[in-house]
Amino acid sequence: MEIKEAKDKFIHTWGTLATQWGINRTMAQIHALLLLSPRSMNADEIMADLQISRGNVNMNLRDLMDWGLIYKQLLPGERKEFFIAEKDIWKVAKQIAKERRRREIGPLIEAMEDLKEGIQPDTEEKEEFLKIVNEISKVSVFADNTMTSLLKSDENWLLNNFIKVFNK
Amino acid sequence: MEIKEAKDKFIHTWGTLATQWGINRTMAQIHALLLLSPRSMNADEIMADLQISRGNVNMNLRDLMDWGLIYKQLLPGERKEFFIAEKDIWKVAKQIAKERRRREIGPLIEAMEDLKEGIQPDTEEKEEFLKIVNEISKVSVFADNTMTSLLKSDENWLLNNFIKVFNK
DNA sequence: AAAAACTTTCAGAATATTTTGAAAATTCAA
DNA sequence: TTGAATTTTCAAAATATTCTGAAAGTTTTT
Repeated sequence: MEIKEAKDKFIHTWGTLATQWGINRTMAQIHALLLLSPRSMNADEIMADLQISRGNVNMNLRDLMDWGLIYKQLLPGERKEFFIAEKDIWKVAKQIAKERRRREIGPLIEAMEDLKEGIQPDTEEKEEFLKIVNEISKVSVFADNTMTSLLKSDENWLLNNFIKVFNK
Repeated sequence: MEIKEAKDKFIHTWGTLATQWGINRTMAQIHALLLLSPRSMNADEIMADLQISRGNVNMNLRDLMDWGLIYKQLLPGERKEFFIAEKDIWKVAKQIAKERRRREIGPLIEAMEDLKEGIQPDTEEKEEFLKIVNEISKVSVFADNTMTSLLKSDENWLLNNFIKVFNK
């Protein structure tokens, strides 16, 4: 396999896998392209490389910045904006985990709190309902805390090893 | 808020949140309906309750069984198949985490292994490429192991507390 | 201040996903 | 067996998401 081929495969694979986890294909492909690029790239270069429209590039570059996965870079003597990816894969993984925690767990916790507040446990049916809502609430707070803890500890080899030993 | 209203809100919310994490709306709504139902339900009842077609119900019931979130129940004297949800929310969360690990992390690890095998580090460019692929490989194996460990330990209060203390 | 260079927006087009519903397949009772 | 009850399939329709490209907006240079 030649390097060009491998890079293409990487970009393509990253794009396909991303759809599995709720991220859009193009956003992932731009991310992959920038991850592999030794230097920052501008919108025109990305358009040419991935054969996609200017609007599409622009929108997804902004999303990638929102996710904290790429940075804007202003080069001296250049009018165009250049973009460079965070190359530290641990940081990338942490950013993704952080963002997904925020998007996926946060709203769940809020929604369960809302439901709890609206109902009094004055019939058996209501008690049953509240029991389920409370359980979901507990589990999601647990998941949220676990995520937060894992994210706080840097690279976290010690904890990783602890977990392995713990579950022998 | 009345109980009927609260249940509807629960089902609606569950459906909306699900799309955020790559699960389809109807599948989540059927799951929510069964979670709240004190008894098992058949396809016709689900169709009537959620106002959706038979084909849609059938397909999503099968998906929910694949996810291990509901069970088929054959009632004596009934031709129809009835379905009941796993009510233990910890088990539900574990099932979801397990399935997502399998779908989201597994393919990533495989893809990186494939890429590694195809390239020899005989130029600087190739070395750079392999470095990134290797890093992603390491991070995804780490994520996979962490998930597995968390899933193995039942309810895992001890570990949960440990993490909290660890990160003081 | 005008024009050139570049970025952003967004309505409509293209694509992808989900849903329907009727036909085919399966199961079961008689 | 037969046929009625039920489940499954899948092509076409409906819906949702993503993408395009030209127009509008912004920034910088002259």
